[in-house]
Amino acid sequence: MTAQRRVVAEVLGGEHVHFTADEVLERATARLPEISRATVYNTLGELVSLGEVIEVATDGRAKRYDPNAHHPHQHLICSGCGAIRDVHPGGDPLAELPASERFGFTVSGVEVTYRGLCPDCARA
Amino acid sequence: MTAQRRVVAEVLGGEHVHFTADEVLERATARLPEISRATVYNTLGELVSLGEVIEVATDGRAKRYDPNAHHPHQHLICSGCGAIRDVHPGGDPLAELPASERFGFTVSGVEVTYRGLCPDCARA
DNA sequence: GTATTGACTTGGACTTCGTCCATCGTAGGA
DNA sequence: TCCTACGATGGACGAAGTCCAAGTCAATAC
Repeated sequence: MTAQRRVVAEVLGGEHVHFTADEVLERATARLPEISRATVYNTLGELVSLGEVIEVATDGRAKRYDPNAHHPHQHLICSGCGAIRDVHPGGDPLAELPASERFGFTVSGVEVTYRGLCPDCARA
Repeated sequence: MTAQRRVVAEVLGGEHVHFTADEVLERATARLPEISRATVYNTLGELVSLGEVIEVATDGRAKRYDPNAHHPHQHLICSGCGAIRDVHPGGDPLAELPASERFGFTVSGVEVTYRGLCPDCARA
């Protein structure tokens, strides 16, 4: 655990943040000015493979990193401004995929992404 | 309808292809050697906004284009090789999101992406 | 105490994917 | 025939992310 890794982990400390790698870098730089971009990417990658952080792909734009990895949830993304909210739909989407629709795949997970407009963007 | 657009539409003619923009360009070039990358992107963008083709974001890599836009379906993606299959789960994921979890958003759609390993990658 | 080792970090080059823009060509109308 | 406008072209550009050689640092070995 180096200072750099601690800073990256701290930046992702909140439960409800969804930062891009650049935003993480920006905030990490504020605390540790000499941290490099490669280190931020390396550390984020490790946190993801440790299962501490979830990568959220938001359609062409930069990936976002979600530290709320221990509570299963899905995402609701605003098509206007890109804002993300964690949501908790009912039902188990994995159970909805019958074996006949699995084509021999070993299915390990499922992501559900709701899209729409947030109240601010809907008004505009 | 120009020759270039016809070629792009033809390349996406099959019901079960999921090409990247580069693969579309490659196949279009085979039929019309002087077609340019910008034209392929323009045409794909128009097909998407016409609702004839769906954009599939596959996790950091290049977007894929799915001509099977008129039959609602979801995707099963191999984490190993990136292969995509169309799948048809039961249930309606939109209905699973109660109003209390919508945070005032105008929810317009939902994507469900199953992830796993295809038989070939699982064997390796 | 010094040398060695290995893990981590750095910064810059590089790649990939995609967009933008000035210019060119061509088909159809005046 | 000439004009006009739309679409195509290709090259420059930009964002996001990866790679790599070199540097730093701490722990272990001698």
